[in-house]
Amino acid sequence: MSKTAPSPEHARLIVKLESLARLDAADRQGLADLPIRTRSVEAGVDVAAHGDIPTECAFVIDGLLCRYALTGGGGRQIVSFHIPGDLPDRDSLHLTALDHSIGALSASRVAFIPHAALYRLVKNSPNIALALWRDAVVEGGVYRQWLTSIGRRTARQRLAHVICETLTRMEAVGQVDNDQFHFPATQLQLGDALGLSSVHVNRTLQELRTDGLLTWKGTVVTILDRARLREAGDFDPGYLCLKVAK
Amino acid sequence: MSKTAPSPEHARLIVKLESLARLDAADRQGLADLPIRTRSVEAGVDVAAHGDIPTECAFVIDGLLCRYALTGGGGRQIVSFHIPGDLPDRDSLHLTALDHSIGALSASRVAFIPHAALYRLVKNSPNIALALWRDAVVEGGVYRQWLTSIGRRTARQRLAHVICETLTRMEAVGQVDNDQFHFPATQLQLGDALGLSSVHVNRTLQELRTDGLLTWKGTVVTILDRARLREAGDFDPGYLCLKVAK
DNA sequence: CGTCGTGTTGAGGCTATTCAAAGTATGTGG
DNA sequence: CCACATACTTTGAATAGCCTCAACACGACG
Repeated sequence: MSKTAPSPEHARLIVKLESLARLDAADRQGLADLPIRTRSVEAGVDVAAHGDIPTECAFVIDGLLCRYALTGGGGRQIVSFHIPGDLPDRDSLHLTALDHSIGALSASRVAFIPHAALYRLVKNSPNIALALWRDAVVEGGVYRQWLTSIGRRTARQRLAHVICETLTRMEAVGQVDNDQFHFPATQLQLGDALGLSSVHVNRTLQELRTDGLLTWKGTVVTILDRARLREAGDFDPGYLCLKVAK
Repeated sequence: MSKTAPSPEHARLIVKLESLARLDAADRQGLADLPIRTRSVEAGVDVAAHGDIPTECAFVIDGLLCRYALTGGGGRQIVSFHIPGDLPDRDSLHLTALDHSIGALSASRVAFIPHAALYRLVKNSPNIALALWRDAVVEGGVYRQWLTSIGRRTARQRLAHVICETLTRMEAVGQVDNDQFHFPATQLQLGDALGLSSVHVNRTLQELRTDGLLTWKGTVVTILDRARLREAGDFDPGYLCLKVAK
C-alpha cells in the first residue's frame, strides 16, 4: 500500500464520498490507491452507449455530461445532468448491460476507474459501499423530482426547477461564483431533458429573463433573483441531501 | 440466534433479496430473525408521508402501494407502483426526512421492519447491503424509463409501457395467471402516474381495448396480445434486471 | 466567404387539458 | 328490495399549452 499523496482527481473522489458517508484512514488510502486514467472528451461524444458492458466507472472532473435514452420513434430523453464530482455510471458496477447512454454536452475531463479495483474496494470497505449506495439513493430523489416536473409542472416551472437544482448542486462543489455558473447545454438539449421542444424552451427562457429572474448568455447562467426563481420552479432543495446523514 | 423456520413474510423477503445478490446461511438466518410486524392498510391510506422521519421500512406482502409527490399547485405525480415483494421505502434507511409520500392504492398487507434491526443486519452482512443497494440501482432504471415515457412517449405508448412493465414485474413474483393480473389503480391514479388527465387515460385505454391489445375490467387486466402491446409501448424489459448479476 | 450550429420569431395546428354532465357499479341503511 | 350515497368511468365541448414547420439572424470556424 503506497502512502503517496493522492492526485487531485483522487482527492476529489475522496471529498465526494466523504460527503456521503464517514470514511476512515484505510478507506481514504484505498481510494487514493485506485488506478485512474483521465481522458478528455469532446462535446457530443459518448462516454458509454446503450448496450455496452462497461469495465470502468466514469468520474467527472470538469465539464458537463448527461445520461439519455432514445425512444423507438427517435425521440431523446435526457434523464440526468452530471457536473464535476459526479459518478454518472456508478450503477454500471451492478448492471450487466447499460440501459442508457452517457454523453458529454461540452468538452469535459473524465476519470475512469476500473470496475475490478472499485469492486474490490467496495467488498472490503463497508463505508465506501455505503457511500456509493447513498449516492444512488440521492439520485433516486433527483429522478423523482424530474418525474414530478415533467409530469405535472408547467414549462416555466420545469425550467426554473432544473436551474435551481443545478445552481444548488454546482454550489455544493464550488462551481458558483457571484451567482454565476457555467451551464453549457443548448436549448435543444434542455428541451430533451424537460420533455419540451427547443422552440418552447426558447420562449419560456425569454419569459424568465424578461421577468428578471436570470440571464443566460452563451454558457453562463446568472441568477438575478433566487427567491423568485425558487418560487417559480416550485423548488425545495431538501431532496438533494447535501448534508451527511446519520 | 433462533433457528425457527421463517414466517411466510420473512420467506418472501429472503426470496426477494436472493434475486438481487447471493446470500449465505447466516444472511438468511439474520433475515429470518428480523422483528417484523404486519399491518393491513385500507385503500387511500398513507403508509408514510412527505416530511416524515420513518423508523421502519415497509415491505409489501399483498396489494398495491405507490409513491407520490405533490406540487405547489396541487398537482400529484405518482413516481412508482409497488407490488408484493417490493420495499417501497427502502431508501428511508438513508434519507433523513422523506421527500415523498407512500400510499396504498388498494387494501394491502404491509410488513414493517425496524430501521435499527435492518441497519444492524446491513452493517454485518455485505451481501444483504449489496442486495438492497442493487434494488435501488434497478429502481433507478425504472425511473429512467418513466422519465422517458412521460417526457417523450405519446399517451398510448406511456399506457402500454406501464402495463408491460407491471405485467413483467408481476410475472416475476408469480402474480400473473393466464395473462391476467390484478391492477387496482383507477384511471385518475393512472393519469397521475403518466402525466395525463384521467379523461385522456380513459380515451387512450379505450383505444388499446378496441385495438384488441387488452381488456381492463374493474381491477383485472387481461393481456390479449403481448407482442403488439410491447410494440405499442416501445417496451424492452432489459432494464428490469430480473436475473441475478455477477 | 460559405457553412454550421444555435438562438429567435411567426403562423398554424394538434394534443391533451379543463369543465361539465351523464352513465355505471358497488355498497349502505331503512 | 328499494332509495340513496359514493366512487369510478365515459362522453362532449371549448380552450390552452405546446408542437411543427419555416424562415431569418448571428457568431464561430474552416
